[in-house]
Amino acid sequence: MPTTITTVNVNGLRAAARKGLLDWLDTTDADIVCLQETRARPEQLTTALTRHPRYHLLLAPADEPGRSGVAIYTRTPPHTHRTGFDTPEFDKAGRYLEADIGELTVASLYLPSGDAGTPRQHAKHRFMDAFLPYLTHRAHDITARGRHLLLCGDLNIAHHPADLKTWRNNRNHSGFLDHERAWLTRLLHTTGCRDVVRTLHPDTAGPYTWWSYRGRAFDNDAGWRIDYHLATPALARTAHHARVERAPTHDRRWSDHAPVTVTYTP
Amino acid sequence: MPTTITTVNVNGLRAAARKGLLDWLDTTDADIVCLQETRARPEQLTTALTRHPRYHLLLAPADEPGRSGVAIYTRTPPHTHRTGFDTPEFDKAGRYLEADIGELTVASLYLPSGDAGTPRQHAKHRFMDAFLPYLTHRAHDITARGRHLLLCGDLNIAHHPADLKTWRNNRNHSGFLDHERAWLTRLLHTTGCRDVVRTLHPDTAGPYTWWSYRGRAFDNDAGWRIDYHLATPALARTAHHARVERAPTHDRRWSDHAPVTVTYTP
DNA sequence: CCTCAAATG
DNA sequence: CATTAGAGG
Repeated sequence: MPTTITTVNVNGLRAAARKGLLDWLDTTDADIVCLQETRARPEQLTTALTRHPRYHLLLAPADEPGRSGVAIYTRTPPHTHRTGFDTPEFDKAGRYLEADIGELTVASLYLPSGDAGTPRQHAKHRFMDAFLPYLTHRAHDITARGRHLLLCGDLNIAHHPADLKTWRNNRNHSGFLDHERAWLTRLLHTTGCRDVVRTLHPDTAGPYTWWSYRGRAFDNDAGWRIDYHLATPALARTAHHARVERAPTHDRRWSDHAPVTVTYTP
Repeated sequence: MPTTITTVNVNGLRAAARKGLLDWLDTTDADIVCLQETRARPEQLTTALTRHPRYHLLLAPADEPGRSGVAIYTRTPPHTHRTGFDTPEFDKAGRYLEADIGELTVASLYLPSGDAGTPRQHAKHRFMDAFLPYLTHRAHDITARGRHLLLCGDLNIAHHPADLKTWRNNRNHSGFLDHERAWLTRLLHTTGCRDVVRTLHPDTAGPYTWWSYRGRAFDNDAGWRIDYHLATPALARTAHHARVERAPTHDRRWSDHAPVTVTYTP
């Protein structure tokens, strides 16, 4: 039975709900939806979001109010779920949530995005340094048990020149720095995961998943592909269709990111 | 020749402009409009506001960004204008602006509104203590020169029970405290000024000029009369019509306060 | 150009 | 229930 999985950074779950996310959620065929940047505590959410008729909601909010936060909507209730990745500094940062659903462990990740040269960049590096060995171990453990791992989320990194419109302008910008790109290469290498959308679309520019709200970035399709499905190999091989919904609901955007949906048939 | 003068607290000049203040300004017959709570530095205002085709704009912004600020729109360019009232603590607070226009000195005042028991209340008292003798001297000086003084603005004080809907509930609330009401009584006494709208409407409840955005205050007309025209006696005697525009532009509110307009024939 | 929080009203 | 600046993106 095919499983359709979406990842999307909502840039504020409450704002997105006001602008059309709920309409999208009512009509999508996704079995699982990974969300990033929910930016809300559970008690701030309406029941339309927390008690959705079709979906069970898992939340990993940040301790810091109004910041970060990841979540997973799943039609099949999960066996278990875990927040954080055994790194106290980040366990309550609202940046990582894992759920075991059938044969699958699906994770929603929101990687920090501190600009180069700012204080937040150091935390970002610590996050990356701690996350890579965690996921490496996790991927091997999960595959050894005959299960699949799917890491969905906003990595805030475009991997290759094809993953952003104007890569020449962005070699010194956070999101396309050499060391960030190298980290992602290494993550794929040590975990064995595949970049599912790029595998299905090897020769496409993009497909971009984020367009700055500034200027005319969206109209000019000056986007970045920074939202990923990273799957362990056996799962990646079952991916047979991927789509990015530039304007998810009746041509209306409710986030600066677009939902990235892949259908798997494990 | 009659002179029509409006006072209105705009609760953010930029927000009010977005919501309809400019449409109202295009169609009003006011010769002079006193504004309070402009909450903007001059360079943050569009030219639609600063270079209005019918009005000259005088601004007294606060040093603190986004706070207070008073202004005067006048069709006749003023001879001179002054900000503050010779009290260094408040001269750059964006709370007082005077303009000399013909026979008239018109002032736009935004009195502080700190709640009882908060630190801001002390500054409010210092303001009231400094302002009363200033205005007293000013009123006598101006009338001695055969000119008129009109003090327009948001006093954040309802003078008498008829000046708010539910006065019994508000005896301990800032805006209807005994000492605030007594201050206003004393101000009228020492300056000789008249409360023009109350003089024209001695037996009306209100007319209210402010309704909280909270709850259903506007729909229930649970308002306060806290925006005033206070005029020296000779001018007050020429006032022959007063109106409060509950919803100034096509039933659309662009502030929690309403414009208070009086026509004088000095 | 967005989101959200906090201060202020 | 509004406004604003400021942090963060």
